[in-house]
Amino acid sequence: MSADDNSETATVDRSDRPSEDRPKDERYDAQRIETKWFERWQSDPSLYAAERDSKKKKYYVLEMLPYPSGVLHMGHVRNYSIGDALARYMWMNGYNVLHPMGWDSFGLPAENAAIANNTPPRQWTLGNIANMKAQMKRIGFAYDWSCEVTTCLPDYYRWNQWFFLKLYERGLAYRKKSKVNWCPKCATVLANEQVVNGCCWRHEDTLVEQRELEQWFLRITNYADELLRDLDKLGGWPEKVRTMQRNWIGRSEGALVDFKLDSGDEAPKVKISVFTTRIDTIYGATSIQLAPEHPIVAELTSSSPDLRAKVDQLIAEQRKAKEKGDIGEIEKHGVNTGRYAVNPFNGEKVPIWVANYILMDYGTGAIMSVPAHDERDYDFAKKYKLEIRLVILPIANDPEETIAEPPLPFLGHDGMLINSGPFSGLECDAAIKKMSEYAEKYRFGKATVTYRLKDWGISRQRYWGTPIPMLYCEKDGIVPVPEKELPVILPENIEITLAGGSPLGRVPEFVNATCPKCGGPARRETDTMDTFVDSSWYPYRYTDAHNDRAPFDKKIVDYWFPIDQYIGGVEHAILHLMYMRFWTKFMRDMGLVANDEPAERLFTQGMVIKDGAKMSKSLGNVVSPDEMVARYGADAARMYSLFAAPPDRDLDWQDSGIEGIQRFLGRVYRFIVRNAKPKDPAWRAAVPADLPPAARQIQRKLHQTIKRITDDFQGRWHFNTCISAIMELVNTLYGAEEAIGRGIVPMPLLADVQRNLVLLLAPFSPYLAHELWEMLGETSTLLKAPWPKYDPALAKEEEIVIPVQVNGKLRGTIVVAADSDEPFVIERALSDEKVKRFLAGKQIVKRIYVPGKLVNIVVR
RNA sequence: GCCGGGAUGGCGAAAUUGGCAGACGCAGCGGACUUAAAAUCCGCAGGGGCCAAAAGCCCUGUGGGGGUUCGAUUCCCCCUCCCGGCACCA
Repeated sequence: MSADDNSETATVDRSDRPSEDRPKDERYDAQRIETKWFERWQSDPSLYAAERDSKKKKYYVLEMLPYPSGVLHMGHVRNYSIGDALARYMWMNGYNVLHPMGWDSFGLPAENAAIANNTPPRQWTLGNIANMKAQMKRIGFAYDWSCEVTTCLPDYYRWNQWFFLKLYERGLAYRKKSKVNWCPKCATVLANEQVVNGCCWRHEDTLVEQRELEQWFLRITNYADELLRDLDKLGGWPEKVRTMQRNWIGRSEGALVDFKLDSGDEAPKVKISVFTTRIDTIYGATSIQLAPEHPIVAELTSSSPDLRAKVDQLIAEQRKAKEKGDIGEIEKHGVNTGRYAVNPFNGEKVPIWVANYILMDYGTGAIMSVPAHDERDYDFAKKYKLEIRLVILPIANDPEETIAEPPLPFLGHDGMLINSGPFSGLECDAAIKKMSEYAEKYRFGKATVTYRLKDWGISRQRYWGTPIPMLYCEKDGIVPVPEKELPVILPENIEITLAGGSPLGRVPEFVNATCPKCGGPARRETDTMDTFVDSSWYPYRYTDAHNDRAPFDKKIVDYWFPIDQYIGGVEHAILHLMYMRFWTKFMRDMGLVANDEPAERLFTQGMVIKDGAKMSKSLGNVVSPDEMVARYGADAARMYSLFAAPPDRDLDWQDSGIEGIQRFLGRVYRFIVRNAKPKDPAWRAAVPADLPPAARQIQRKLHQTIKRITDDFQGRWHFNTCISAIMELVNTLYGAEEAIGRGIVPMPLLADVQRNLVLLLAPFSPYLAHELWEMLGETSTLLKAPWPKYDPALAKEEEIVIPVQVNGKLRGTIVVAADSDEPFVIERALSDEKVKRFLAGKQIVKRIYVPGKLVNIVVR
């Protein structure tokens, strides 16, 4: 859409139009309208600014900030159209709205682009931001740009560093060895995404290796219990997200039990700690299974190269399965070490195996194998012909029917212990309690809780990220960078190449530093932070984006938080949202914020699909928002993205669909062009109470529409049906045009319905709504014009009330819609009981069944 | 594999509480307007059958199989396929 296009169409219009008969142009010209309002809005940067020190009720609506990949895609348009509609609705309801936008601008793609185009990551990133920001403005999203946040700039990331120091001070940041993907040809670390079928994405013939590196971790597991518990507070979050988070945290109660390594005559010293959720089955343990990477395995295999080789094979199998993501489906393999461990409950020696299905990063990396009562142990025992010993008998409802030989494995808790020494005869849950206490008393175990959740590894061996503010001094070891020296600036204009190692490691001015403790030479940490750190606290920064003394001011944050509505893709349901929740809790414990949770309500929208597949360059099915805006207008593009599917579902993009929306906007435009008569003396008069049927019908439809849309904004957010409802209203108006032409519809009602129609349209189609608002002679700002009020009396259908008799007795009244079938007496049709049920429980029953006939009724 | 979600006309979808399945829109067909086309306006339309056609009527239909119910797209059980997440894409 260039200026040339606009002037051209305008010229055609002028020559086309007999100016006498049709003083107004009836053609809906989206480009003309949108250019006009775009320019007006541009000239007032404070238009969408949140008020400071406002007496109004606050409303913080936030969409997940985008990664500046280059251009907006339709997923963005959809996400921001949802948020924008809500923000505009809240403005119209008199709230002080905070509606910010920013850029999650650190990350891998900038480095890949740097390698591909030889462009510095900063330049590439900032260029993309400028481009995408211009696109957002053109679409007309109502953001308060005065609090824009760009995470790759030092005024933001210095606070990442500050938070890291605070985490470190509190023991919540620590170093440990952890594995990374390593491509020997690139001589660099690869992201999971860069590993394809176990090989490097740049070198398809090169197997990716696993290397152990010292890395920084954040103790999110310290908050595991609270993160789990507080999910119950998040009533405004989708149930599915809460379920996923609950499962991700994966709390399980169980017990740790130490099996001593049997090492011949000497008193055994080495202990193998196993985690089990079923200590009650321990008398059925017939082997110990270790993860192949369990530290003790090295010792057990030290004397046998043959055994070592077999274990290495298991490691390889496990890694391959993990990469493929089907670790649960792995074909179970194991190897007997020939050594034994002692079951502390009965002193029995059980063989120690190493198995490829045991994971080092869950529990203790060691399990006791109870084939009779665990599915995986059962499969494994069958395969390797290990003993299967029954120690739980199911308890049947009828004691006579107790099954002596249940089908194996028997997994239920509804059982009774047998062959379990002094614990025989106990029921499972009682036994779990007793046996845990017993283990604790004799100091070989205890009841414990484990989580599936792992600590958060934030080290990235990459350039384009926040430098971790740590120093390594030969004398003083690990030394944090003093707070006053922040930010540790990421050096710019450095060469990003494929050649090995971390790019920062090759910048001596960066690496070489001075130890703040001893003043001697120190080496700077060259790893950068996971970009999820950036996005874990950005909503707080929006509220006080230019603060250079603190990440934000507590008073300001306390006013705006929690976020009233957070909106983003369902793909972030676990990681990002978990990290953000963790960060909030950590900041609360620091006294920086008052809220326990970041967001009151969450909405997860579905993906935008084209031709049944995710939009991607390789499939060539990418729809460009710019092209849509140029062809159909921004209003049509955003409205279609809301109309084509309910926002929480995936959306299948069809170009022809957007044409329909454009047509609809034209219908609205033309109706108002023809019927706006603000100069008419009756235009602003009160709507008469007594209306002819044709007018009454319009009024009823209007109020029904207001109700539907208002209700949806309150909860369900099915904007697709909201837009359908507006279409129905417009169809009703077109159907009544003859009556309007004959003056049957009084002018005050005609004015009222047009004003309300424009107000209803404002959240979805702001450009057109503003144009029409002006056309209706309104001088107030549409952005903050009051949202239409629903009048139930005016929405009500005409009804006939009739008594309900059942078996001759009056049971209540039914109200039948006047336009439905004739009234119906239920007497002979339904049983007394049925009618009673209908009348008792529910207020409204739309239809009830009677043999051979369905009637519409409303029970009062 | 595990966790979460989904499947309804030719297509996107609707049915808010278990009550007339397919609102609204796209594509299609027919009509009006036009010299014509575009645009616009009006109408028809799940599938099948009875019928030359229409009106009307009948059968059938919400991924597949089973169940609960007077009644199921909706609730329960089992299955198939598709999508998201699985901790270094963001």
